[in-house]
Amino acid sequence: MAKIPLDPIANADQTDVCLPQPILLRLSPDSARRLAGILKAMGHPVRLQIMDILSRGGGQMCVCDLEQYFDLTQPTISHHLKVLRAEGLIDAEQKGLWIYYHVRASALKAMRALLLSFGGNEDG
Amino acid sequence: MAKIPLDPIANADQTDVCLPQPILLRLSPDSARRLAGILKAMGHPVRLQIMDILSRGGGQMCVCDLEQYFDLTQPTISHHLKVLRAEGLIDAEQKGLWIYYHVRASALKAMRALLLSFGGNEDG
DNA sequence: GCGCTATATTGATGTTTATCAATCTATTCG
DNA sequence: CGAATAGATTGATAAACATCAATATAGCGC
Repeated sequence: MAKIPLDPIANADQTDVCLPQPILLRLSPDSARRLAGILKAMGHPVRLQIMDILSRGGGQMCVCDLEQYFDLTQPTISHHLKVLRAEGLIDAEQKGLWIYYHVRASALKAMRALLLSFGGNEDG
Repeated sequence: MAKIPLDPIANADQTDVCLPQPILLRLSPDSARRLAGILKAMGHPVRLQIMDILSRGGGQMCVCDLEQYFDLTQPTISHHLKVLRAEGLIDAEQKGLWIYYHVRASALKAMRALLLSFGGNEDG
């Protein structure tokens, strides 16, 4: 099988750019690193549950609210929040003594696009 | 904020099951573990690129084909394939001396559903 | 059976990660 | 200012992970 060429402009703004055979261009190592970072951040049960809880919390969930869901210490929860934030998956907003976290939509959109590109639209 | 209750039947077949407030049921720890496992498997640049390459390879990509894309030894590629296979993301089919790998659609569908539940459908 | 080839497994090593206890920072309230 | 509280940071430790070299397995052709 022929080697699929690398897409050198995978992350560039491709509006109106017409490539000869876009389907044969694979993910660049840079894009792979970025997207893998996002997946890795979500790839921990606690962090995935944090994402889930935040997504249902209406943007009004502080760290002390999160703590009650897990059998973990506060620094550990704080660490997981930091990992998610570093990958741009969540955002924080301080209000007085509390810090409210909420899910950022943009990273999720990139992930859905990626999964779609991998296929799996058929039934079953 | 009130604590969001846990969904005890998150993985059951929910066809026609009518829950009072489904939006307030969070991911069960079991579902979180399973889905996090899938995300974690994809959360490595090499494995993500393998998924990408396989998804474009039309199901006719053997390990020796994959090797040329990476600066890694054959056992390392083999290891990553094993990780992806263990999580049900890819499948293998032996034909003579070669083993052909292809992406499994079902795991990807579960992931897309999860990401949709986290929100991020708006523009921007 | 024998050599060749494709892939998997094992074992070792260095790196990263998850977690906690202890401590620090910053904000509110008196 | 001082006490209380929410959350972050640091440092330590054990577990998990990525990688390679070496070796094993298994199918093919002679």
